[in-house]
Amino acid sequence: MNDSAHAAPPSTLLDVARQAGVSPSTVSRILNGTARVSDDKRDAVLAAIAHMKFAPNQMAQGLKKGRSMTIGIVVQDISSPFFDESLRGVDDGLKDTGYASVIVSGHWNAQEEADRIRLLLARKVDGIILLSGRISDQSVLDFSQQRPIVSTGRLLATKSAIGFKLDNEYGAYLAVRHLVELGHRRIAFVSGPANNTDAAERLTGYERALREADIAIDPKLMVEGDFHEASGMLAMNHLFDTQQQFSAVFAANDLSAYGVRLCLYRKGIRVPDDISLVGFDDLPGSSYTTPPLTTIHQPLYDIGRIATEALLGLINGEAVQAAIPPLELIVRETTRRIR
Amino acid sequence: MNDSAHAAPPSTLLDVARQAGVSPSTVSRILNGTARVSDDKRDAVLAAIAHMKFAPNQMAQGLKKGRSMTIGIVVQDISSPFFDESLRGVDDGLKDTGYASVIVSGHWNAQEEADRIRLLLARKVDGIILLSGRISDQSVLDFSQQRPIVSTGRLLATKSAIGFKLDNEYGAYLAVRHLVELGHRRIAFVSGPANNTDAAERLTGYERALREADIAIDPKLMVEGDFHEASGMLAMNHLFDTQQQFSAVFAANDLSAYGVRLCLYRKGIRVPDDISLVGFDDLPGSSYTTPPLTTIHQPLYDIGRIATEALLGLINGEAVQAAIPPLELIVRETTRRIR
DNA sequence: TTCTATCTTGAAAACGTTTTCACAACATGC
DNA sequence: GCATGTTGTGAAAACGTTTTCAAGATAGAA
Repeated sequence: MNDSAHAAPPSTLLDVARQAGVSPSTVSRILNGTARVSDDKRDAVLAAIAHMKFAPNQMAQGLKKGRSMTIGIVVQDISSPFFDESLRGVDDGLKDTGYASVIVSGHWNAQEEADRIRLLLARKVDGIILLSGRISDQSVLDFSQQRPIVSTGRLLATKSAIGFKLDNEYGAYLAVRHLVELGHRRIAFVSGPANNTDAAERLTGYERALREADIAIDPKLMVEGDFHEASGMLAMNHLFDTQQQFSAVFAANDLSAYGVRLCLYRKGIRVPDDISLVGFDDLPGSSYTTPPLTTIHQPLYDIGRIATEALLGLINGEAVQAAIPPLELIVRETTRRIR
Repeated sequence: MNDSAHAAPPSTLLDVARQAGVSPSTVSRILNGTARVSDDKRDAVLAAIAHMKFAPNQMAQGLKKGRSMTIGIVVQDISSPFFDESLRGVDDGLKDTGYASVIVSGHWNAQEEADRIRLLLARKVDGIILLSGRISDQSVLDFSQQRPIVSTGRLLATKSAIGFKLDNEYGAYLAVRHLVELGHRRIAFVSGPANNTDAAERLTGYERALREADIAIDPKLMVEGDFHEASGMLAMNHLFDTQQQFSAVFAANDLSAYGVRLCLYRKGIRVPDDISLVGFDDLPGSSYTTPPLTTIHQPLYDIGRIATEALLGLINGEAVQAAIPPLELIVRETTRRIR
């Protein structure tokens, strides 16, 4: 047990003022550059600050200024690569702004999500970024009365709330059209959870691409997953158990595509030689799967980054609008022309 | 543009007191359960709180109590599955404690890491969890004078700083011994960055296992990577370019194992039939690679969870010690007896 | 020289809580 | 009847800043 001396109570602005022989006001002014002070006092204060290793207490500052220099981020799953990539965008967007972020998870649950937002609000965050929220638009609007919010997955544009969404329908359409162009006609679909709007939109895109190619939609080829690896595996097993015939599968997200990939491997079915596979998301890992996954690229990093910049704008009372790059098909090595 | 009415300024404890016809002290007492109050006043206050949707300002609370109910987490890469898994443990550990966490990234850089810690300290976090930090033990000790710190990757045990580390050497030893037991004698090693202590320890474990099996250590079989996928690929390519013979490869972490897996796939070399592969970390994705990766399981989630519980203990002045489960070998499908 | 404008500075109030202190009001023991 | 505890409550100080206000000093204009 290293019994280091008891921690010295952190020095306050008042300590600095005393040591430098000036008033607290002067110290504050130097810190904030909010007024001119004579060079000698400035030097004395700076010296005292350095000597005492003074750093202003952000809680006191926040209380007084009404700004916490903290923003809240609501994700749904803190350890999903999907959110992490956006978080990285947020992190970069916050760099050198003096803002820090507190990240909370709604765990895909509207109730919990609302609770978390209230928690952030009580903490006086200066703004909130809501990623893939489940709460209603109206709730977002209500919360935005207190602090600006930028949300993904919905369209919003008020003075204090902006929202943007990706065109999931189009992305799915792109994926399936790619398969169709490769000559596939029996295309299985591992969907996302039915109650998820992104999932529903991707389903619509799948159907549109099929319809456009005059391919009948076969419900037996569509099985519901939950966006996780295991569900992709299960879905595949179900398809085989019920003896479906197909030459390609479109998984509603990359994670479930990983699951179908594994199931195929287990059955000794080659990808893409026997069956083509396309995912959705383009997670960082998807260029290193075996083989690298053809998928729809979501600009996850940009989403985080752009949301952050938009929020900072909102906080500063600017009129902002967020434009994000479109979805695009990334053709890698899990799809090939049907033999 | 939905021009919603201007946000009402959030109500304060004073507002509640006025509306309920009591003093602020009384409201505070009810909120904190710090003294008995008569039922009629309590009811009035509760009603006022509900009516005004009052929530105490945490900055004011924090300033007064000297507790921010926030802890700081320092990771090195906010979007690496390695850290995310531990973050999930932290998140769960914080559940229902009233604590929130602000997560910052040191980006594997000691200088930046120290800056981030200072930032957290200025924010008056109640404690800090340092995951895979690069700063010196002495720095940790210094910072811990201000707030308790629990750190991974180092051994520490003071009143305000505790640290624990995984036995990387042993983990690597386990991995290589597994390969040896399977009959492999030419075992390549894709290491981590030379300046990383974890990486160095894993190297030592690799060497010990070899030595113990009377296998000569061949430097030509060892190539330095950087813990990322691409470096695994590069390392493999280098091995092939220089015509090395080997029947197995041990990658210093799962990410680089993914890279070597891809390189092998590209060359048409089968895993595990032609070459066996083992990783280190057991990332969540590793049970869904093709084929599922044999690897050393790091209790990433538990690390986060245990660190959190330890920190909470430290904050409450308890004498804590953290024990984490040992590393273990997870045999999946990338290793097989040499033919 | 005197008057006014400009600049630097400090005193004090404020942000929204918690907590100490004191004081009524009431019940209890003799 | 008085001394003694208890209990519920409010006034006011405090946490560490920022900011308004006013005043003293200095400089410029007349």
